[in-house]
Amino acid sequence: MASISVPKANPVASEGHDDPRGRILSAAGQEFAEKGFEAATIRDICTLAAVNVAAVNYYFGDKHRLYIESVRHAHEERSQQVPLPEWADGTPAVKKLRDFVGNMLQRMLGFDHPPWQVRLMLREILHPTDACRELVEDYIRPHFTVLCSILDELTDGEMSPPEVRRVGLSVVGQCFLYRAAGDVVGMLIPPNEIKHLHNPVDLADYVTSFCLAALGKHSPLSVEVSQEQALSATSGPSAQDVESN
Amino acid sequence: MASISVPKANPVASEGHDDPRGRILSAAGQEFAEKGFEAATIRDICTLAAVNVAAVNYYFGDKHRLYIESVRHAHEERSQQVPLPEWADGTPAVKKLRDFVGNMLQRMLGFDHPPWQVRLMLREILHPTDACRELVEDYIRPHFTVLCSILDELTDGEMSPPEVRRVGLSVVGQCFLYRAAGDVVGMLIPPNEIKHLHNPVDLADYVTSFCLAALGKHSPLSVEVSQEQALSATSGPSAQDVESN
DNA sequence: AATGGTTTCAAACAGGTGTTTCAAACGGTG
DNA sequence: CACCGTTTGAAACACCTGTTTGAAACCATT
Repeated sequence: MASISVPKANPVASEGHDDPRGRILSAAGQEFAEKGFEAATIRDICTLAAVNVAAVNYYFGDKHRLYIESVRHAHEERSQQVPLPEWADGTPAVKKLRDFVGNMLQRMLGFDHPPWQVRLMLREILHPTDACRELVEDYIRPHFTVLCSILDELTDGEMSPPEVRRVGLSVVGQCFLYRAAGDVVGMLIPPNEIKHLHNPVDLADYVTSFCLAALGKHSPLSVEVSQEQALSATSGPSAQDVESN
Repeated sequence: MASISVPKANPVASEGHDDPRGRILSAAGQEFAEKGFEAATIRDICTLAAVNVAAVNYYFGDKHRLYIESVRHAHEERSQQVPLPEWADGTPAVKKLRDFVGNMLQRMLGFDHPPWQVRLMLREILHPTDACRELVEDYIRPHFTVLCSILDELTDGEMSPPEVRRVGLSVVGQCFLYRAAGDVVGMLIPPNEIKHLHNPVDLADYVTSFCLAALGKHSPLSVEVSQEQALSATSGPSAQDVESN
């Protein structure tokens, strides 16, 4: 680092295929996501990015700052890939909740195999480092705030803000388990059951129903058919956007 | 490893303070839990255990097998520390559910600061290695099976086994979030709110109520007071055992 | 073509890693 | 005490890590 002039983060070539800085950032994200900070080596990252080992020092200074930038890059990229839904005024809160849960599951799990950006963020959530504060403030808190406002609207202010937050965490927790402990869930649940009941689309319906039933805004879960009908009548189609990463 | 005769795992001195193998196992568990497999060094582990670096090779062969043994040691220890509750015949399913959730939260979170055994298991859940299969079969699956049988009893067979498992995962997920993403939860929720609403005891009541309400076995969450009264009337006291690690 | 700043590259550096070695110390048994 | 398997100890080994170096290659501008 020291006396070398800071290399420009060329914004126009930032996504181009012959931009070394971007290639390093992407390669580092994948390596860090898969192996963690310590186990991922600069040499592997540079091999994957097809650049010389000295490049990471040239562009980022050292491994730690590369990691920080990787996390930032990951959540910025993921925010673009799966943006929050926008609702017209007067949209029923029930539909908003269903859309939000579907959106969150899509962002966490993806529709095919899980994106490395989320795996990297997950590592930061589990064992926070310097990059965590920014991740929470720029990415997690805004989403959580939206969820809480939906829940507040849903219950017509019957619950205090702390209680709303607690219910919000219940919603997040149900989704989070599949992202964080997905491998173990896959060992606990028969494979065909995973495809039928534990895919992003059906999970979104289920988690929404579970939450609505708990809040008394809905018939209880036990009667499966009527409740799914009741939900789909107010929430519209299940899948909204398509994964593209 | 090779031609050296396998050292005996002395079962009588296994917990004694002058048992090198036990000291290494405990030190390794803490180091692995805190730093992960790669970042934890044999030298640090041996310093913490007050043994020579060669000891780990002598007792365990290599670092990888030490890790495997550490995970096994951790979940065996934690099973003893917080055993599953035993219920007399005729115990209401509602009370069983509340006991189970309280037990799970106690095991996951502890009553003071989180035990390293659970942090180590958490790492294995998140990024499974060879040690994961045994962890799931010997530790996680038995607990999950108990939960599912409680839920089945609770709903009088109204739900199919796959649906019961899905509800079970909802229960686990709500608790799991606090263990896995506790630091981030602490950043999202005001500190005093954490103490009042997000402690193991109150969480057990809340998660149980949330689940019961969703299943229609209970008045919905919105009316806070009546539902807590209804619960405590059937489930007995909140705290059952005391943490001792 | 010559300049000067920017970017790449192979090679080397200092330090830390898991693992091994082999001799010394231990501790019960003849 | 002498014996012998078991356990400990300090030092060394080979390897890999993040980082730095200094010279070459590049490239727009003069």
